[in-house]
Amino acid sequence: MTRLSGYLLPTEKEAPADAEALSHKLMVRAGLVRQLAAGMWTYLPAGWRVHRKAAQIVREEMDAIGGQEMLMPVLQPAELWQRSGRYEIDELFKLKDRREADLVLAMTHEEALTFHMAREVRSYRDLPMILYHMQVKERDEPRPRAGLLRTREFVMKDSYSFDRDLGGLERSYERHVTAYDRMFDRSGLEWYRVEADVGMMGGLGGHEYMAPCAAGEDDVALSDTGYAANVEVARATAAPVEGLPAPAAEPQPVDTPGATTIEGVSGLLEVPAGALIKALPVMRGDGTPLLVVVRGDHRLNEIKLQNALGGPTRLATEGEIRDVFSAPPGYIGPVRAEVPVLADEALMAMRGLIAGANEEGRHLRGVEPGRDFEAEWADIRTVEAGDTCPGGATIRIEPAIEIAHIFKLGTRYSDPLNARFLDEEGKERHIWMGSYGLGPARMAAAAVEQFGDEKGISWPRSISPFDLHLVTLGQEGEEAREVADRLYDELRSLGLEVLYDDRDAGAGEKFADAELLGCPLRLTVGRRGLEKGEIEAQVRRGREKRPLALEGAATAAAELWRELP
RNA sequence: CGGGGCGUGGCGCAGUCUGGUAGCGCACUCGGCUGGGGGCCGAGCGGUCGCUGGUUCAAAUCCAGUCGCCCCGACCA
Repeated sequence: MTRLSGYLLPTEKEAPADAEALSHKLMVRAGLVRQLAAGMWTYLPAGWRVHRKAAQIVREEMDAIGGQEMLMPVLQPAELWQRSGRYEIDELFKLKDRREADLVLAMTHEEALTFHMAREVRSYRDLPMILYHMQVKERDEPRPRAGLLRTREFVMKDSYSFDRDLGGLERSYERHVTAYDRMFDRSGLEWYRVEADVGMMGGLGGHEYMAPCAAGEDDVALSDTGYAANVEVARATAAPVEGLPAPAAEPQPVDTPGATTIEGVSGLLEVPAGALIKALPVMRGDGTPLLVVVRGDHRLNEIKLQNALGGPTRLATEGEIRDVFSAPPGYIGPVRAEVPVLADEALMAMRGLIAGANEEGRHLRGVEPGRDFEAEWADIRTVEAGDTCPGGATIRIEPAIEIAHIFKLGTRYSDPLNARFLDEEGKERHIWMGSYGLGPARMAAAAVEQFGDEKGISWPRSISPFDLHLVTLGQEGEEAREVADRLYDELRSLGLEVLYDDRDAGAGEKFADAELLGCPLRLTVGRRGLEKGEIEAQVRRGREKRPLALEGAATAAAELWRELP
């Protein structure tokens, strides 16, 4: 029984003053969610229905690849995390119990499940295995934001695969790709599977599932040949620089007083920014200096740099630039540099470039990488719109929400937590693991972002809080009320989930609330239609209205509903 | 962590500069009208002005501290 007169659906005319993202505004306005504190959100009944529907799709597809659902605690002993090496992560909530024992609130469940599998798996005969749960995750985010898009507590479906070797892991991974592709197809979202950074912890590869939308926190590089990668790792051929100066037989000094930035130098010398060499002095983790150079119009990609070097770097301080790099800040360059040089591949084979001369107020023209300085080469820049993808098509960049992340862990956790088994030869081996996360709340928020309009939300059928929104404009005792009551029962007996707006409210208010909540199909029963023997159907997406004959209206509505996205 | 902004009934805001009876719209309650796009009339309920301390005869307003929330950036196994 879902009659709006007795249902907690507190809609608001105005969005919270501090909301920016569309999904934040609309989910609050539609009465789906309410904020408790920064990054902490309550799901009201209709909002929780959406979450449950998304979760159910995920559950069905996980079960379809042989996943076994279970449940693990959020509250965990610190010791497990100390053993895995993740105890020092800033985002990890740490606390003590009354006996002063150290505990944590889990941000994912690799430690817990690996702990169990280390005890339960003895033999290769116990493998492979896929286990999953849907459980709250806790993360002390530096900055929660945008409603449900980045919260400190959220439900995640996390699954873990356990295999005897890399080949097994690859197979388990592929099964997850299949399941995830199906989940997101079923969800009605627009989505991409993209190559993702595996971070320092992964190492064996991974993918992210991204839902493009304006409020997205990540940028995705896409092309018409199907190339799709997070810009953190995307690779592409740089667009050539137009208007390069002529090459020179050797570097020529040129006075550039006061020009310490790319804009300053390119303006002064009247050359495009791409004709310059941007030099970034960095210090490696072991304290050794490195001069990183990229094309003047390109941006250094710190993740790629970190992956290329196998460790993090930081920008050198002004003092270090003078002392270690022996150059005045603003005039550093790779020619006759006193430190090793790492150059971005986009600079390869370029001629006639301009670089800092390592002297105050002076640059060099006609620089050629390879001829005028030696360097290690690597792909360390961020790709840009207009670059060319490996398939030969033009790259475009779109913002997107990360709705899922899957990757191959290898023995990252089975090693420190001693999850091993005996193979056929009686040899002890580490279990190969994969981990696969997915946020149902982000699926919901992404759907709001992708399909919301000026009137409100427009849910895909599969995750809408209700299938149908039935509005009666009749008062108690009037025909339009009795017909709607009857229709409500008929629709439900056809297996549809119906929200019945039986409130004593004006037509405008009911219509506005229905469009705000965004069920895919709205049915209106009013005197005006009944006089013609009709009720009105409105498809939310597009808001097109059409009459349905009163006779057989429930069946006709059900058929119409089945055709909706 | 760096930068910016905001805390006044449930929501959205004014009042703060220039100290002196806390106000508006929406929502809510009651009565009446209306009944196909947030309708109308009337009468009401509801606020320690985030918190603590200070200045003052007097503080939403001035000062200090503190807490909370939002945005941009950094960060995001």
